[in-house]
Amino acid sequence: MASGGYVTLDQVAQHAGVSLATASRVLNGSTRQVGEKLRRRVTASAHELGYLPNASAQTLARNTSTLVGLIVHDIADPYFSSIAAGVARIAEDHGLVVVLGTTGRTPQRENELLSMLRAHRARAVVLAGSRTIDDSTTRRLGEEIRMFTKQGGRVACVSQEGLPADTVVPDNRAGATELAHRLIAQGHRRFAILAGPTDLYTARDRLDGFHSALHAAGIELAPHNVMHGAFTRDGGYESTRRLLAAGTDATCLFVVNDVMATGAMAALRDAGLRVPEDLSVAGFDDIPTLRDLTPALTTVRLPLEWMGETAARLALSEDNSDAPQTVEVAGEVVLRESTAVPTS
Amino acid sequence: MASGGYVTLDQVAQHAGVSLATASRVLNGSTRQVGEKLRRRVTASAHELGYLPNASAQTLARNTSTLVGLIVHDIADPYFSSIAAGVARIAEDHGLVVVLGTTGRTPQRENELLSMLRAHRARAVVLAGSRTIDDSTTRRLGEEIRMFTKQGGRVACVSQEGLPADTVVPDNRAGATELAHRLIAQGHRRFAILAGPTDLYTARDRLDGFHSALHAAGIELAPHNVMHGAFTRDGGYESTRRLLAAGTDATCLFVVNDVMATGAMAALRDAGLRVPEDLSVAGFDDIPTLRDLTPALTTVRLPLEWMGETAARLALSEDNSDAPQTVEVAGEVVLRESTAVPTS
DNA sequence: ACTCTGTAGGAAAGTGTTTTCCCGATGCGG
DNA sequence: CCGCATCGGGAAAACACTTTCCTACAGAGT
Repeated sequence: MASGGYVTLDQVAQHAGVSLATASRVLNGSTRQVGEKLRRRVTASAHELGYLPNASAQTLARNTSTLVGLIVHDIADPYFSSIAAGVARIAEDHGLVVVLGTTGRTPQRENELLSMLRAHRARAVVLAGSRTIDDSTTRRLGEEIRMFTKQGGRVACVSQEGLPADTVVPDNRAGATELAHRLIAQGHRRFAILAGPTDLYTARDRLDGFHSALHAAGIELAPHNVMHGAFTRDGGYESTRRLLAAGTDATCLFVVNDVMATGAMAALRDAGLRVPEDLSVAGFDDIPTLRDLTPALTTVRLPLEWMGETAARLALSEDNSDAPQTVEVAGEVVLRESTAVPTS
Repeated sequence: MASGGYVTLDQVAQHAGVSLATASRVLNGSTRQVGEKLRRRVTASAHELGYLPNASAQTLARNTSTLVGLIVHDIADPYFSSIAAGVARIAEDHGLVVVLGTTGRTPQRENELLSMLRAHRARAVVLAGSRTIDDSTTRRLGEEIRMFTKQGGRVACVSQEGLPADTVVPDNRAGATELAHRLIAQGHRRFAILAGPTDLYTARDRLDGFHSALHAAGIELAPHNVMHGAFTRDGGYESTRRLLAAGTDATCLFVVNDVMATGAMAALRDAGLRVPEDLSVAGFDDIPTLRDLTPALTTVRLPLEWMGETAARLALSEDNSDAPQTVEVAGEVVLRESTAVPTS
């Protein structure tokens, strides 16, 4: 309790009557052995004094920390919190601490957070989100990632290809294509799409996959049946309002993610339309928290928590092959009550 | 790039032709002034070399870090992720980094995480969760908290009273009481309750508040109409199954949190019962993500994100009065479609 | 002119670990 | 019985900063 409430290794060493070096060797038990007697004395003293190593000092001396970063857009979004849960689990298994950074969907903030983590000598970072088509921000982020890896850290991304890092990426295109096939098989011929932001790859890929399946089936998709909007619940609500205001003849509405689809269903309900009787609705992601919506949402299931785990594992693997690995995960179409055979 | 990819303050100082001290003073610009010329030279060199301060070294030298801890049971639970979002926002506003720890509802893990944060010299910690009636774990946690504050950190709790720390606590009892009044006013006389875990104060208080309101209104609550179970979606589902299996004459089911209520509604649906026609259902919390359930859930609204923000603000306030502050937040009853006038 | 004060800059002493040397003792084969 | 490697232990040098203390100097007051 001498200097401000801390007990240092020095004090432990003195209390045990050994040198600083010996105390250090006992209390993190690496490379070298220390005799049974002294070992006992040291552990006893450490326990008695309530010694707790100073993590910063250790990080400084070892030049490697026990921190692993996690960067998401918005932790309250269940998509990200599911991934976060997976990352947290793996980090914990490794005895590491996760540092949570939220960007609020500001690209520049990703860079700031990454350099903050670099300053902390974080061992690894999991970057969840989605790239936009803005090449310059992607390039800057890539640069930041390179600096991070240069300092001995590893980076893994979820759902963002094209960066110099390991990646776990859902096959958005194939998932959307498969979903389209199933909906066509159900009898739908006239579709509308809530396509999310125009500049987000995740949204674009899902749109493209769906669109190309329609095209292959000889189904036209009128431009006025494609609505862009924010990638959030409220974005879905608002996009739906616009779609309805403009008028649509679709029997099925594909929404590029579940969170937006939730807003869409709310908007349809508010507009007095029944799902699926008046309009079928399908989403993407299969967010666990949203599985209890009624009608239950037809969607493409992604193993979000597993994706977080996998990204964390990649980021923490010792594998030093510099070629970035990519793990592609397939989505599984889950037909539920929100889509039905069209009546008209 | 000399030693392993880092550029140190030393290198910046040499490059700028000044002393280490001067470089330090320029690059964190506190207490002392340094002349315009040198200041320019240093910043220029720092920029040119791509200098990034070593956070561990700074923490060590300053004996205070930029870390703030956040301890939750499960980040995938929307209750906690909402709180987390609030904490993250405030931490970010203060230029701090949040360290996320998840306990998986293991009390002991809270202590581990807290001491980990102590080892990192974290500035503050927000502890979200709920105390159980197990006094010994509470006492141990209190002890750990005291050690943390002794080292100059601050701790704020969400929803856990009786700890030596600032607290943001919803008035669970009053909220449940008010909810009961409203449901009674709606015409309900026979209730069932999914009461959650027996040992969790949050669950107990809500049960008690509801129960005492019934009692005051002269309404009996038969023991077989109170089901205990896990504080999760699946716990709600399973509790409901048991309730139905045992048979109930209730017209209204009060579930002590929204996440459980979600499971309850699913179980009722699976059992062919309609909400609210066959049975009204009410929850507690008003989880944002669950507001789009149908029928929309009658519940008691808690400003979760605000609670997280407030806890973070308390934990980061400079106010050094050692008397722990308590901020009590009232819940607001929100009647929605899941409860209706009973027909039988 | 001479002290006095305030200020800009640098040298060096922490900050709490880890780790590299170095040293003495012990065990062992030749 | 003597070198020789090994092994347990300690002194001290990093690690990358912050901060105290000291010095030189410029301007001001008498």
